[in-house]
Amino acid sequence: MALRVVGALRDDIVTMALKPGDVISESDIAGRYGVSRQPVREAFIRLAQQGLLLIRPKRATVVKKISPEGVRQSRFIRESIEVEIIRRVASHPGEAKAVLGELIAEQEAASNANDSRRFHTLDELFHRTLARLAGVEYAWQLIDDHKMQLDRVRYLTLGVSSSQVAISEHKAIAAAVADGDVAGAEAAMRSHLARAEVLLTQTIDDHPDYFE
Amino acid sequence: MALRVVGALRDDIVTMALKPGDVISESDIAGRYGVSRQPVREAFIRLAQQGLLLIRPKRATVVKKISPEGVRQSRFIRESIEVEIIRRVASHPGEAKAVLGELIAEQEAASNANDSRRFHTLDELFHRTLARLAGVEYAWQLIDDHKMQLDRVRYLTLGVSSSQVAISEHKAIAAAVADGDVAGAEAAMRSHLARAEVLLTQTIDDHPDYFE
DNA sequence: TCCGCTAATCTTGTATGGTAGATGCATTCT
DNA sequence: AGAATGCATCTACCATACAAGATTAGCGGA
Repeated sequence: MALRVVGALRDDIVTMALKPGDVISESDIAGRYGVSRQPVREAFIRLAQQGLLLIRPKRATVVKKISPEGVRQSRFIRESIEVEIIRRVASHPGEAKAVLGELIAEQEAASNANDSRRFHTLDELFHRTLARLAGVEYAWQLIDDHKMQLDRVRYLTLGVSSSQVAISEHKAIAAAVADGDVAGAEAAMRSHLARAEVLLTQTIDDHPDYFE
Repeated sequence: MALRVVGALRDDIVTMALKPGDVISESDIAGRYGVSRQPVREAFIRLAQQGLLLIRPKRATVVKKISPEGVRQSRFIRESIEVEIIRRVASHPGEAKAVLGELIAEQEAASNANDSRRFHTLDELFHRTLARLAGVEYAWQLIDDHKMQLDRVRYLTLGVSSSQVAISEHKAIAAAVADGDVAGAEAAMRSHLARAEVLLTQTIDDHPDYFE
């Protein structure tokens, strides 16, 4: 039961159904889901450790506001790891060319069909596949945890998804990998990830009350 | 109270007072610390999320065995981030030379005094300082979480600490940073971190029952 | 002797009652 | 009227009791 509450709350937070700054008491959520306070409390602890909630003892529990500095450093972590991944893959391409090419084709299909949700899934799969090809799929789970912060930002900018740009960048990455061009692949990956920077500053301007 | 239990248990696990595979029920720990089961339970949840415990519902809670694959990928994560850090620092040395030099001097003092515990602290401080100089101190917290797995291995190999080797490697890193030699600093950092690899394989041979 | 079933006894999970602390409002005193 | 103080009412925290599943020991039968 506790795990169900965790999942439900995490979804609500990432999709902005629960907005940064909202206060959610144990009793409140417990009543809403028809369970006791105990499972809710444990769910709060898990989510607090993931950086989504802020438990203020004897005071209240609030949905953590997005920390621009935290997002910046999450990007740093992600870029560090993904750069290292792309180096490894480019050094030993192996089956990379075929696998990546197929994924990009699916992305183009989703983009042409204007299915932004599926494109988002495929985009994530593209990066996770690179991790798998590098033999460090577990490391992606780490990125995934920290990506939740970025996902909250991304959700605020839905619709402006310039999927065409992303696809062309994916192509550049895949091409460099196929050629075994390590430096080129690294550069392509860096510029691909750098695009999120402008999204952040723009989002802060649009929703200043969601940030601290 | 719960936080105190978390700290105590984490120390016991990292220092191998609680060995991988040991079963520790909530009631057991609760009685040992003179508290109720509830705070202990919450401590278990936190430690399980950090990968130190494995909660098997309705069965038992055990100290997680060390996963060689997990250690390997933790090393990958650490190397990825620390390489990126050292690049940034080497690109903009600033006050790095003075600060690092002072730290290394303290390390030599600790090494000459055979104070391995203090050396360990200074070694960790060296790397955290690099993160601070790169402006990503928060990222170090992430490494710190994953470093617990490595620390368990390290604790098994205490005494063999070749602190002299570590110091010379630190010097090589600091020298490259002071010269603004980005590639050299990266190479020095990689070889410094690579030393842990042999420790792992050796430790697995010495204590096979601690690993999965 | 060996196999199988049952029941006692572990474990974690959940529900509920009570406690201490923090906040905000209302009342009271200056 | 303004400010300070006391109180009602929130909150998360802890302790206890109960529930449900899993393991194991012991007993009985073949």
